Amino acid sequence: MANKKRATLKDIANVLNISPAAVSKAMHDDSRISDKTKKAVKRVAKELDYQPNHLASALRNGKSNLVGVIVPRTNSNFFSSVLENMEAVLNKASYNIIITQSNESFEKECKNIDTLLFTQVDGIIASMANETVDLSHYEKVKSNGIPLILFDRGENDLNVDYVGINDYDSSHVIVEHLVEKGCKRIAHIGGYRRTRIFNNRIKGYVDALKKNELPIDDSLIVESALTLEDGRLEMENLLRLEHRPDAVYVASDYAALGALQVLNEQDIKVPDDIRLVGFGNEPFTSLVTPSITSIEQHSKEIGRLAAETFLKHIAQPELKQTLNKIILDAELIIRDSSR
Amino acid sequence: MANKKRATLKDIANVLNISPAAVSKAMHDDSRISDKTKKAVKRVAKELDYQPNHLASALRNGKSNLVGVIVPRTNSNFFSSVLENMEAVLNKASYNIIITQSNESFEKECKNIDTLLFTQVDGIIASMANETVDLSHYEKVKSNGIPLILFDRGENDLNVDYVGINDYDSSHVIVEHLVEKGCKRIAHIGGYRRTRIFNNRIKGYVDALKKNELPIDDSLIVESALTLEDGRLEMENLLRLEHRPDAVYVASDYAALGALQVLNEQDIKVPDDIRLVGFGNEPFTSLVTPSITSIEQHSKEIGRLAAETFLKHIAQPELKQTLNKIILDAELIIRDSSR
DNA sequence: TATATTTGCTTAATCGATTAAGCAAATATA
DNA sequence: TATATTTGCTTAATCGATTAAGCAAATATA
Repeated sequence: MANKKRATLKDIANVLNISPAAVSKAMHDDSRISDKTKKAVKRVAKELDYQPNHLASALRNGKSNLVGVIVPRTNSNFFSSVLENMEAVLNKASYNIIITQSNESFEKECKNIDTLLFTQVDGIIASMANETVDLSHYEKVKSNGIPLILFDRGENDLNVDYVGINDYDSSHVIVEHLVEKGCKRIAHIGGYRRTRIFNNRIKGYVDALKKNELPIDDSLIVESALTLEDGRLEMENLLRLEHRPDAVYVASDYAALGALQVLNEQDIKVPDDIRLVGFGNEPFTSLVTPSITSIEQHSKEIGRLAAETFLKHIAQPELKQTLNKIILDAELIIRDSSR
Repeated sequence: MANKKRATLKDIANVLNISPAAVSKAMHDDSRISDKTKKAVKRVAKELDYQPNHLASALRNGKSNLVGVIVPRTNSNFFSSVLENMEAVLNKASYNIIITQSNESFEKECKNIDTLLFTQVDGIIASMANETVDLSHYEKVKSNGIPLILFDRGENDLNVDYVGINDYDSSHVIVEHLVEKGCKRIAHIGGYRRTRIFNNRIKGYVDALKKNELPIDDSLIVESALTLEDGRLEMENLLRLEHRPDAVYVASDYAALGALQVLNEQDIKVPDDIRLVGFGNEPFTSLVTPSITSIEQHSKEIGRLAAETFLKHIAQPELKQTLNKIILDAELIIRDSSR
């Protein structure tokens, strides 16, 4: 590999017999540089295939034009779609993104933050891992002085911007829909209460039951990590109850899929015997049999808004970080599993 | 936001009344620095919450300890798993990864490469977008002198390291399996021939048919982008044929899922009427009804090997980039759709 | 005791790009 | 014509971390 040295401003300067400072200004179209010089500089830059050294300019300017993103996993359509739209907005503003995965692990999330700070990102946009309870690593980001924006999985205690959907209301919409279909014993396979969004979904579920004058039965409310396997397990548990539910609201599509598998395996008719509702509107919800009713989380919007919030902070550095929530209305997509 | 200035080596030096050079050496446990000074430096570093400025050291050392990764999309389990294992290996060698998505777009892939080179990554590990035919942007990486490693979707013409599975053999394994089950008219919903792996799958399919003395029927071979929607479309087309196939080998699980939906909708019994085989062993293949026979691509191994190949190039910079293929044997996971 | 070696630091330069300050030549204004 | 302003560049310092070169003091060796 002919380790060709990259051309530098100095190389261009040498060719033209001017100072590197003049070259730098010419490249930035400084008004104090003559058109003749600008043209010459740009011509030579092209000839030498000059690529500015990002490290040098970032060091000098104190900003890297990189935004760090932390997601629990990239392999869900939700996060993938959020990332895609976030990137589009940031690219337009000449920022690039560095994606890291926490794999739902607290330890990994801490490492991710260290990596991103180490890389001198200009800001961090994150969705918290399932395991995360201690927030000190996020405090570190804040005290570093760079904007921190949370989406989907956030925490009020951090007092930073947050973009997400209305989880509490979503639960209401789901329960109302199931009640309308005549369900009386609605179970909830939820996430862990320590995660704010899952806590809100549980609260919304409980309040919606109360509103509809249905009894709250603790045996019908379970918490889990909401993997497909968890969905299977909890569904099996629910079916073992003396008094089975006639509907199950699962706080994640993956877990809902697990639940559906168990129901299918045990020849329990969905929606006739038990109605099923998921959360997230992952593409597979419309592909399985029966298709699963779910909540659309507006991933595109979330990505866009999170990116724009970051840009707002960059544009107005005097803006203090405070709890500023952008809450989107979720949308219930009704499919065969609850029809 | 109290834009606290980060502590620098100079700050530590000032506290201890020694030179920044001594501090730098102390932090790196240089043998020419006394234990007393080292301890003092580390104590003050901790007190001031010193974080080395990555940009400065990267600029000085000429390496960023960042590896750029390009994947078509992160939302498949295959790529997500490759990334996870790649990251684990690289992190251990104190490299961090920057993940970018091409969204299967050639244009986006070019941009990704520009971004990564701009960020001064020490190497690029990539899987090519569906659209990519022109390879000049990859040549740019090569001429930049940093290692380029391809995985899954690669090209011989680039003459760089490649890690992937044996696509040609995989097709043979699939065809053999279907023939064993008594199939005589095996269709293939493949990817575009311009992508090497898909071309190899098609070639393998054709050769395996020949080997089993089955006729090659061009109406049974179709090329597509292999999305779920493509799978639906092509399956519908195949069913409209006068002489229907008795088995379909789809070169991607997503497209296979689409095909299965159509078969289910039209009440065609799988596997009795038509046998179905996918490719990739995505988790959902075991979840749908009937479960889909598929090829396991050893994503973990691919991630690990790609990372190790990169590290090998870093360890031996004199190593020339040549076409060096690491080909893994794929594994057929037989499920209900072909049983 | 005289010289050689080792220890423990400092000095100064460097990685590239950028910018404030400054200077000479060209041009504009009085 | 004399002064003021503008133009078009250069000089030098800077962003932090690192390292080759060097120097004085401490220690080892002859």
